[in-house]
Amino acid sequence: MKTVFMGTPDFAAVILKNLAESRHPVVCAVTQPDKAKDRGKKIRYTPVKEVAAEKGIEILQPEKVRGNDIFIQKLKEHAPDIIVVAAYGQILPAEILQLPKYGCINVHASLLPKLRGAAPIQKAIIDGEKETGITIMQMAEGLDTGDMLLREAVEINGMNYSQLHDRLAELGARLLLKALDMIEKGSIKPEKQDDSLSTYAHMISKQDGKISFQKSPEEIERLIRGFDPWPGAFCSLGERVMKLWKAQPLNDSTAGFEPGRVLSADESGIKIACGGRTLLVTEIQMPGKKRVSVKEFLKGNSIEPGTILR
RNA sequence: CGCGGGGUAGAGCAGUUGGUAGCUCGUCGGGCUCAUAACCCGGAGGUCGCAGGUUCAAAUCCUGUCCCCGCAA
Repeated sequence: MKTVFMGTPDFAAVILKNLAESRHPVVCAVTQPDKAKDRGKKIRYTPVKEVAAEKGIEILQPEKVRGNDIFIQKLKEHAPDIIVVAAYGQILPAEILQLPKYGCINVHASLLPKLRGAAPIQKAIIDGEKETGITIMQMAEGLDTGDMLLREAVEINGMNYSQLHDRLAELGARLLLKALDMIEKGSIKPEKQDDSLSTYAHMISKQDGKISFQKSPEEIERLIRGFDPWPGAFCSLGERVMKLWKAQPLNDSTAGFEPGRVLSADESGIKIACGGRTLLVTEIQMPGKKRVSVKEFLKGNSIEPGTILR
């Protein structure tokens, strides 16, 4: 089937790469406009643009797709059988959803109707879900509300965001190709979402990584894991920001200690009083520095017991 | 030219009124000990990111360059 792909970040790039290497031709890749990013404000291509360029696929980067007649005209000229969308970053108007013969299908990184929205992977970890997965759906006008075409679950176990992301991207690519084949053969069976079970994973901002030590050590550990490597879970050590990268909840009671109090700091890690129990932090990062184990950090620095982290 | 921190022994750090480098851990050898990741003694290990410059003398001052990282987006 002749496809047009729409997507932006790494997750989408993995899908595009696999799609481009399949028997379904990708005639055009649509991605968000390049932005000045990172140190030095250098202009960065989106991951999807990089893959598209590598594969020699035409690239379109409309500022806005809604009401963009020139863009929609171009889409029509490409006359795709279907449009494949993965983490594109813009809501598509009905005009586009209905443009191809088979409409638009989306690769979403959750088991819908749970975790609709922008950050389903992180949220699945943070919420402490046992499993999450991929849903291929027929796109409708609402946010991730369309009929489900294929679903497959993945156990989260102790994965961090980065690991789960890669795992889901790979699975997403596989399911997408399967879905395309099935759609072509007419063997797919759309299934409605039960809206009453839906939950949302809103877009994440840096500030969401701020640790609140009132929470249980389990919750904090999940925050650390769900935000690794971006945006990172952090707290304040004196005037400086300290990011926490690895931790494990302990059962030690912390009754009588205020949340955030450092109980001890040695090569086994930093024990911090949290909501009711203790969190053992074993890998951290200070501003301008690399991630290091607490053991390494303490060779040239010190954290006194009694210190309060905020 | 968005703001800023940093590149010094295997690791993490200290070391700017310039005078051939120090701490903690690790490592190697020896000792103590029932034993030890503990303790004691001793040793190895660094062209101080790279290239120039200033100087009698530079990790330390100046210029250029490469790399890493935090913020902001």
